[in-house]
Amino acid sequence: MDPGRPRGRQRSPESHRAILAATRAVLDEVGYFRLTVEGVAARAGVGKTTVYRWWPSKSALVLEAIGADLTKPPPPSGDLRADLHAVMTTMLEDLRGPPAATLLALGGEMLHETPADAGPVALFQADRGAVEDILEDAARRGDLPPDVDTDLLLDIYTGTLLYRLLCRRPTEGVIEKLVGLLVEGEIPRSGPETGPA
Amino acid sequence: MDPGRPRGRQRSPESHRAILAATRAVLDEVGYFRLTVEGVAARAGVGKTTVYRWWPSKSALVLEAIGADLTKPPPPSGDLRADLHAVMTTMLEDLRGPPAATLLALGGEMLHETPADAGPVALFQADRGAVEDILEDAARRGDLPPDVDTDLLLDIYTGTLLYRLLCRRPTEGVIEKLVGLLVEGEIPRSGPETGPA
Amino acid sequence: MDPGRPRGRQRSPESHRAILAATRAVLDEVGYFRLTVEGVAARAGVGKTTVYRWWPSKSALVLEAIGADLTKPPPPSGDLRADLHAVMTTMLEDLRGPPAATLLALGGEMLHETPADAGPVALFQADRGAVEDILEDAARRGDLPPDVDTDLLLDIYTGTLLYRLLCRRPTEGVIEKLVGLLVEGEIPRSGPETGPA
Amino acid sequence: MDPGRPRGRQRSPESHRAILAATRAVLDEVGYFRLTVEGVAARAGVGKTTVYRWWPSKSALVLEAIGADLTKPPPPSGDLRADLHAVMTTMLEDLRGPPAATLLALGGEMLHETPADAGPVALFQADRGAVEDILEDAARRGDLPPDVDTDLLLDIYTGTLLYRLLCRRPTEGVIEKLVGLLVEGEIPRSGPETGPA
DNA sequence: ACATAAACGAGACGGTACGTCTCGTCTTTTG
DNA sequence: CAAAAGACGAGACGTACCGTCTCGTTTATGT
Repeated sequence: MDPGRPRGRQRSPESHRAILAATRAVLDEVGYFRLTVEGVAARAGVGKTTVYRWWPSKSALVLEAIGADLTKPPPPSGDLRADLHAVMTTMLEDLRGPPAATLLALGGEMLHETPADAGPVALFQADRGAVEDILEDAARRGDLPPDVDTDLLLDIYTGTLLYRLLCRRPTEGVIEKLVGLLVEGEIPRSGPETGPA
Repeated sequence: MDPGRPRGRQRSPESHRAILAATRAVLDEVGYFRLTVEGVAARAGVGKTTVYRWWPSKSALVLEAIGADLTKPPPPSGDLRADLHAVMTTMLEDLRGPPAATLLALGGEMLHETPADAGPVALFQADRGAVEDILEDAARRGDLPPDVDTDLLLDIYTGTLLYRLLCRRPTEGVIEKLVGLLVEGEIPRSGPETGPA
Repeated sequence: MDPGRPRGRQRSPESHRAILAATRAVLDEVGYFRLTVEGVAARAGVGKTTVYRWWPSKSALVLEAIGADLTKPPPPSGDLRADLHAVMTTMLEDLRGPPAATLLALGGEMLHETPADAGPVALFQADRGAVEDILEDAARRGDLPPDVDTDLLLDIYTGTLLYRLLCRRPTEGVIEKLVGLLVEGEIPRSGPETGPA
Repeated sequence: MDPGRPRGRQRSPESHRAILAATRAVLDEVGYFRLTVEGVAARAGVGKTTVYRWWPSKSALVLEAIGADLTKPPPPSGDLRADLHAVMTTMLEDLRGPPAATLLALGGEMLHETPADAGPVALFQADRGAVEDILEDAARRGDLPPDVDTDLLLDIYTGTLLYRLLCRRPTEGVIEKLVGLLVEGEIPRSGPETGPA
C-alpha cells in the first residue's frame, strides 16, 4: 500500500529539531570550542551516528544551528536613515551575546580549512542583498552619491559593529553615529547622541 | 650583590625563541585549529613540558607568537591623512594572510573562555594609543572636530579592514576611501581611487 | 527475547585477544616494569582507549594475560606422592622464566595498592582447591595425619619453589625432597635424589 | 700532606641520612611503586642532584634504605629448635608490614633488569651464613642427618614465611610447625600449637 | 687570607608514558 | 532498513617523573 513512500523508517524531524536545539543550548553553555558532537547527541537523546548522518562536521552543524537563530529579517521601508538604523539594530540584537563569539570562531576555523568558503561570512550578512537594494534606491533618489560604493558601506557598518561586539565595547549611540557618517558624512563626535540640531 | 636573581638554572632563551618560531611556522602551515602543542614542541626540538612551563595554553602561546610578529609600529608624522594612511597600511600588511584568521579564531576562543580578556583585542591594535594621539592632535589643530569620537573612528577603520580581510574581499582603494570618509566626511564612491582632485 | 543483551556494537573478541597476546609478547621482551600500555596497544594494532576500556590498570591487564598462560591444570590421580609430584612439576614449569619475576612484581605492586587483593596470589596457585582435595583424600585414607594442616603444606611447597625460582637457585631434586618431607617427614639430604630404595 | 683526601667540600652526612629517612617515610606512606625520587628529595629538603649523585637508581636507594632497617641480627645460641625459632621470629618481625611488599617489588624489578643480581635476595636472608652454621653444628651433634641439605632447609622456611606474608595469611603457630617439620619431620597439623607431648 | 674545587639547593631542560577526552567510523540490535 | 547505542582506531590533551644539565652558594682544603 502506498508504493511511492520509501520503505523503512523515515528521517525523523523530531531528531533533527532536537539536535539543532541541543546545539544551541550547548553553544550557550560552553561555547563553540568546548562543544562536542557527543555532547550534542547525548543532550538531544540521539545517537552520534544520527548527527553525522546529516551534518558532515561540527562547524556545519553549528552553522545551521545559529543560522536558524539569526533569521530575523529586517523590515523593508523607504527612509534611508531609518532603514539603515533598523538594519543595524537587528544585527546588533542578533549578534549580541554568544553568537558573536561563535561566529568569530567559526569564521577563523573555516578561513583556515576552506579558503573560499563563504559560509560563515554569509551569516554576518544574511540580508546583504536587501541592504544593497536599500542603498541603491537611495542613490537613485539622490540621498547618496550615484556611484556610491555600496559594498564598502556595508562592510563599514558590519565590520564596525562586529568589532565593537568582539571587543566588548559599548554600542550605545554607535548606530546613530554610523548612520550620520555614512549618509551625511558627519564625523562622529563624543557623547551618546549626535542627532541633528 | 643582586639578591633578586634566582639561584637555579635559568630559563633558556634559545628554547623560548625556538618555540615561538615553531609556533609561527605551524600556524602558517596548518592554521590555528590544527596547531597542536605537541607539534610545536617537536618542531622546536623541545619537550612538551617546556612549552607548558611558560605558556598556560595554546591560545596564550599563539597570542605571544603572533604578537611578536605584529610589532611593526607605524612611523610618527604630522599630516593627518598621511598618518592614518600609514597606520592602516601597516595594519593591512600585518594582518594579510594567516594572522587574520588566527586572530579571529583566537578572539572567538578567548571571548568564550575569559569574558573580559583584552588580549586578542589588543593585538588588532597594538598601537591604539599612538593612533589616538594622532587623532587628538588633529582635533587640536582643527583638522577634526574638537569633540571627535576617537574611539569610534579607530573601531571603524579597524573593524572594516579586519572584516574585509576576513571575508577575503579586495582591499585596494579601501584605505583611501576610509581616510576620506573619516577625515572629510566623503561618502565612499566606486572606483579604485577617490583622492581629492 | 533476550533483553539482557546490550544494544550497540559488541566487544570485539579479536581486539581482546590481540591485546592479551601483545601483552604477553611485550612482557617476554622487556619485562613487567618496562611494559607500557601504549606499547601494548600499538603492538596489538589497537587504540589505547580500547585497552583502558576493558582493563583498569596495567597490573590488571598483565594479571589476565599471564593468568591465561598459567591454566595448565595438573591431572587428577590417586597416589599421594605421585600427585604432589605432578602438582609441583606443573607449577615449576609454569613459573620458570619471565612469569615468576612478573608475578613477583605484580604481587609487590598489588600488595601496596589493594591490601586485601587476592588476585596475584591466586595465580601462584590456580588449583589450590584441587590440591587441598588431594591432601584431604590422603588424610582420609591415612596417608597423612587426619588433622593435617593442608593450608600450611600448600604454602610450604609453593613458597619454597617460588623462592628458589626467585633466587635463581637450582630446582633439581627439590620436588622429590619436598614430597618426602611433607608426606613422610624425611628431612631433606644433600644429593640430587632422595627417593625410597 | 695527605694527598688521598679530596680537596673540595665534603659529602654531607646530614643530607645522606635525611635522604634515607625520607625514603623510608615515603615507602611507608605510598609504597615502592609510587615512590618517586623527586618526592624523596623534596621530603629530605635536598636537591634531586644530590640523590642521583650517591645512588644510581630508585631501586639502589630503596635497597639501602630498607637494608639499614633490616639489620636486626638474630642472637646466637646452642639449642637447634630454639635457634631456628629465634631466626624465624626475627625474620617475621623484620618483614611484617611494608618491607615485605617492597622487597617483592624490588625482587621482581631486579630480576628483570639484572638477571644475576643477588642484591634483593640477599636482603631476605642477611644472616644466611649464620643459620647455615647453626644447621651444620646441629648435624655434627647428630640433631640433624649428617648430610642434611642445609640450603633447602633455609629456603623452605624462608620461602614459606615470605609467602605467608605476601598472601597475608596468618603466621601464628607457623614457626613452631616449621621447626617441628624441619627438625623432627613432624607433619604439620591443624591447631595453633603442635608442641611436643 | 685566598684561591681552588667539590658538593650543595634549586630548578629548567628534552623526554616518555600516563590516563582522559573527543574525533569520525563501524558494527550490532531494536523498532 | 533507519535509528539508538556504543565499541573502535587514532591521536592530542595536560600532568607527573625521569635522569641530565646548568646555575649561583656554601664549605672545606691546601697553598
